Amino acid sequence: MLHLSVSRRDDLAERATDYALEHGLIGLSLRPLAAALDTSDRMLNYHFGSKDALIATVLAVSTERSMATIRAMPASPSVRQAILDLWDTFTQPAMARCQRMYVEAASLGLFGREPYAASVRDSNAVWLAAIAAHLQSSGASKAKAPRLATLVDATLNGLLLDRPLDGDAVTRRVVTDLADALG
Amino acid sequence: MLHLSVSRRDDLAERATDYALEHGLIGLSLRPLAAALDTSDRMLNYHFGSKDALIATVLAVSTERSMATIRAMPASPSVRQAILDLWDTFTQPAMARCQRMYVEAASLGLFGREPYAASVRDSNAVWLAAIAAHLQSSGASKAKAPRLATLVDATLNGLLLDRPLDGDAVTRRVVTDLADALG
DNA sequence: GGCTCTCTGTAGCACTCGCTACATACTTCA
DNA sequence: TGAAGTATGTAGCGAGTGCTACAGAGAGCC
Repeated sequence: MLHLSVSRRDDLAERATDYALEHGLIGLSLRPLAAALDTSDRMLNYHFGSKDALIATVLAVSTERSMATIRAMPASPSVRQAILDLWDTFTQPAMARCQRMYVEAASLGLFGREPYAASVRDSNAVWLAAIAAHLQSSGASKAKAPRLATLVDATLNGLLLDRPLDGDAVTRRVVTDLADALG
Repeated sequence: MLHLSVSRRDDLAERATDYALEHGLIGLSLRPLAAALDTSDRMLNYHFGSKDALIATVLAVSTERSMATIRAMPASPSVRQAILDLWDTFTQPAMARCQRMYVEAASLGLFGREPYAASVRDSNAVWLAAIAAHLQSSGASKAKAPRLATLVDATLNGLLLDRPLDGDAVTRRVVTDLADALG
């Protein structure tokens, strides 16, 4: 078969990630996924080896997308503004989908379920480092940035869970409270 | 059959909740659950009607346990201390299990999956009200308590996700940062 | 005794799951 | 040309899923 510029596997990985971001990881089954990707479960197993490996790949792709989005953020003029900017970034549709899938995986990881726990373990450190870097570039001290990153990331992810229940306006005001307290 | 003081259904509900708190809701299937409860899937369907109804019941029982724990907390001497006390309560093993199951359900709810979304919607408001009541009894103003409750609850739940990754000590220090900033 | 209602066990249906054995193309390289 | 490697389609296995039809046991009531 002629080789495209992207390998078939990479192409499937990207599109499988799109599908998982939309439908979630949890009920994900190979046959419907394959149908949506115009291929067969046979092919997914061929290219990825197993469903668990596919899921690990999907989580890695999603994390990489999130990281790229964070890294692309320009420095904010203050820590207070950085928190608000992070929230705006988190709530962009593409990013919010990545975050909710991350939370889904992390909550499964709490029960020790694989491959979720391992994937979450892998991405946690680099992810917090990216948040810390943004906070630091926005004026946070090098010493405080890591803990601040943990705090802000935890809060924003928690609020993403509440957002559909409490409404965008209320949730955003809570973020402002956080920014005022920490900035 | 002779009637016990607790109905068979309530007894099963309590023990099914214990099982779900341990193993998670997601992979939950009736046969292993029934085996652990010394009954049969047939009986679970008889008493609860369907798996979805059973899950809704389990979530309700778990929420009720959490609420009872929060309501049993004595008022803290300050908002700062209240946040620390809430964290200590959240990290008690029994409570942490309830919270991680709630996060599991909430993350599924983000994808619109039932019966999780409906259960989370039901418990969210009363839960936040309980947190707000504790904060208020610890000195928070009546006006600020609700938003403060949303903020604190989101953060503590987010940190519960990080705790196995970052360690108890680090996570607790982050909670202290939050308490210092908000207290 | 019979009748009803609650509860339980057996067996099985119809379905989906992840995964694989097998055969088959097509490309590439010797 | 032939061997090797990559990619794909067909069919199906074995296990597990939620759920249910059916029969029966035991208690309470008339």
